[in-house]
Amino acid sequence: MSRQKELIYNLITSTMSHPTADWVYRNARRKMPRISLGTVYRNLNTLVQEGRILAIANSRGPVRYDANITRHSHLKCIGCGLMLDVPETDIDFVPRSPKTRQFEVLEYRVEFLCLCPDCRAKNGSKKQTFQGGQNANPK
Amino acid sequence: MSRQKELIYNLITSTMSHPTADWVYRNARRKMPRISLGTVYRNLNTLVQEGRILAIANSRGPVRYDANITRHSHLKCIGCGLMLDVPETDIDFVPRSPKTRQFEVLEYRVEFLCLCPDCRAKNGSKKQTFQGGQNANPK
DNA sequence: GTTTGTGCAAAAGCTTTGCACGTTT
DNA sequence: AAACGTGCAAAGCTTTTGCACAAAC
Repeated sequence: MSRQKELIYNLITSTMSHPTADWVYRNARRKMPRISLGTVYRNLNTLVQEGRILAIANSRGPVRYDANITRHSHLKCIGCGLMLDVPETDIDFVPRSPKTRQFEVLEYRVEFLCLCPDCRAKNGSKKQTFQGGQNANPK
Repeated sequence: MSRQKELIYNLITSTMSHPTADWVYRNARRKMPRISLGTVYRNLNTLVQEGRILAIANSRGPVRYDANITRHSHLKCIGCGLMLDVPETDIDFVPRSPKTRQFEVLEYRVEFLCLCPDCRAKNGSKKQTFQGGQNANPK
């Protein structure tokens, strides 16, 4: 594990904000000013392959990373993109379907689409498509 | 609804393969050779905003679209990317989580990560990261 | 004739990669 | 010196956008 990789891994474990590669890059440069974006991406990919972090896709914007590799689900605000972890133990059900029995299901993840208190206050009942926002691009 | 938009919408409803923008473009050109990729993207985005189709993100590769806008979940093969719909009525559970109660949960979607029969045969028990594959890029 | 959408091409955003060099063993 | 990872820059892929023109109302 190179110094760069260790720094990248530590940065991801230090936050619960599901950061982007760019966030990791910007924060890594504070401690290691000459680190390159390519190195960040390369190490993020190997960390994912090694199963040490998770990659989370969004239909809009960059991939986010998550150091929480315990089985868990996500609560996602469709207003601002805020994403919270929901531990498997906090979900009191096991989803199962006839179809899943024909396959070898390894794992399930639930995505709870919601409005966080802030967005509920701002937008009232107005439903809107997720377009990114403050928490969507952590500084 | 322009002729282009109607064609694009019809193409998406015609398949269960959760196609990409590029697939829609290639198939649209068969009927309308001068349609542009920009038009395809513009119309896909407006169809999503209108709630007539869904956009599905993947951590690798382009966004896929889904004309099934009933509440449903997905069964996703981590070997080849094959994605099947699982209707809400096929899932037997009652979701309830302490954390979700603080928020206004509008909807939930379950992602079942699995190995399809083909990939199970090919790869045996060898776990692998999703890297795309045949069904990942519908022709 | 005004509004709206299109085709085209350029640009933007995100990610990967080739290469020469530096590190580690 | 062999194996590996890095910084840099270029390239790649996906998506968006500015603009002049066409279509629809």
